[in-house]
Amino acid sequence: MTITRNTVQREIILQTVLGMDNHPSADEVYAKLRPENPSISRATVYRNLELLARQGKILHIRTPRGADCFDFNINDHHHLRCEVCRRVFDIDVSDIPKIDYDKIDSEGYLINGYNISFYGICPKCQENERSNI
Amino acid sequence: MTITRNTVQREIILQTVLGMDNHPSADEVYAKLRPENPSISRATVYRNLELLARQGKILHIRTPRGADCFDFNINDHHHLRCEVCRRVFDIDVSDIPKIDYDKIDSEGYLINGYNISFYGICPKCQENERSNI
DNA sequence: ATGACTGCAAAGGGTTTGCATTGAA
DNA sequence: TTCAATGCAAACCCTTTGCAGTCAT
Repeated sequence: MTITRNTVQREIILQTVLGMDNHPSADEVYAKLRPENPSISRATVYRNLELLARQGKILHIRTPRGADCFDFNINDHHHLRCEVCRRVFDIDVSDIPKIDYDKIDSEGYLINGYNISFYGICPKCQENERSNI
Repeated sequence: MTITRNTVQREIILQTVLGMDNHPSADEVYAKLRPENPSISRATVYRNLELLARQGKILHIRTPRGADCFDFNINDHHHLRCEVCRRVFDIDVSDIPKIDYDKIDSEGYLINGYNISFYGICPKCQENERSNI
């Protein structure tokens, strides 16, 4: 691991994510801490979220379509992006077989890992669709 | 399905994708057809690739990090995005269990589908890494 | 004193959109 | 005749980067 220094900004960003339970995007983290910390820049938020994820302190969730999100829950679990509100949620899909293709070699391709991401509609947006039509 | 009209642009875009075997991004399709068809606009390429994918004539591949790609091979298969050159490749990872969570309901979440995308390093980039160090 | 880190603003990549016009049906 | 589709440019979202200055070590 490269040398890092402890900055107040980094700690504030970490604590902000730990206090949010809704898979915030970098911009949502920025918006959340901005009122009390107006001098922290958006670039610093992006840079530190990435660094904290590399350190394993938070989870960096990347899914197609929509901003990357971050999660205080670093345990292995699955996510769904709502196709209506574009937000990310934990979903409980038990017995998803764990694919053991980590670091294997497939016809010359070095596979370092994989992402599974679900898409669908969250409960709130389903409800809105029912009442708005 | 909504009403569509057959335009020459759409046919050119379709034929261009069918003639490319390298999972082109929308911009790569645009670049490919531009020399012979300089009047077709980038917006038209984006709009038609999406429409053709909705019609099931091509495959729209969405992975985290990097542009969406399109594929003439509409059979169900898996993709890997090279972390070095950012390109998308077919990979042969047999016996990936098919997850049967299509259209099921999990704690109020309507699951419409899922993406699995692998990441790693393609053969050419592995070779470059070996020789460049 | 060193260089990791910051804030700022600008640029970047990928994609979508508003609008007037065109052309397939 | 109609309205789906086009071309254009501008806007959009998300993210990264260059740079000069700052601050943890």
